[in-house]
Amino acid sequence: MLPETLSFFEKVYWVARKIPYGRVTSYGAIARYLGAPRSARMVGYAMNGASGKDVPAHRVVNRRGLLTGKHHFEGTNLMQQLLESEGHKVVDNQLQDFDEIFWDPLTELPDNSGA
DNA sequence: GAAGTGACGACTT
DNA sequence: AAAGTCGCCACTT
Repeated sequence: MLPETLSFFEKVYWVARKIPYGRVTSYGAIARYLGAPRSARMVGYAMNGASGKDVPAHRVVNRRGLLTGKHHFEGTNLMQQLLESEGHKVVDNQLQDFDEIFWDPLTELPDNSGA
């Protein structure tokens, strides 16, 4: 369950850390899961501080599978390399078969809400 | 202290 | 359908 005591940033990290290997999600999906469907920007901004943390920021892309954040990684294509090393294909900064590897916390993350 | 900016996304025209 | 506008809110200048 998501600890509501965490700050928004920490919640973002909390969800991002749960992205399974070989899957990806979007900023908006995380924002929606956090109950802030209009705060996709904040999610991206939060990832800014994810560097050095235990957060697979490379598995978070925009809703079309575009590696909008690659610019914020070291080097020029570190993000792409990380994704490719997880078995993904990236063409023109865009993930191929995005809908197949997309991981939506809303539907794939158990909520354990008392059931 | 106010204004501008931003790893986005949904709404409006 | 495509392009423009707004929201979200922390951070920077």
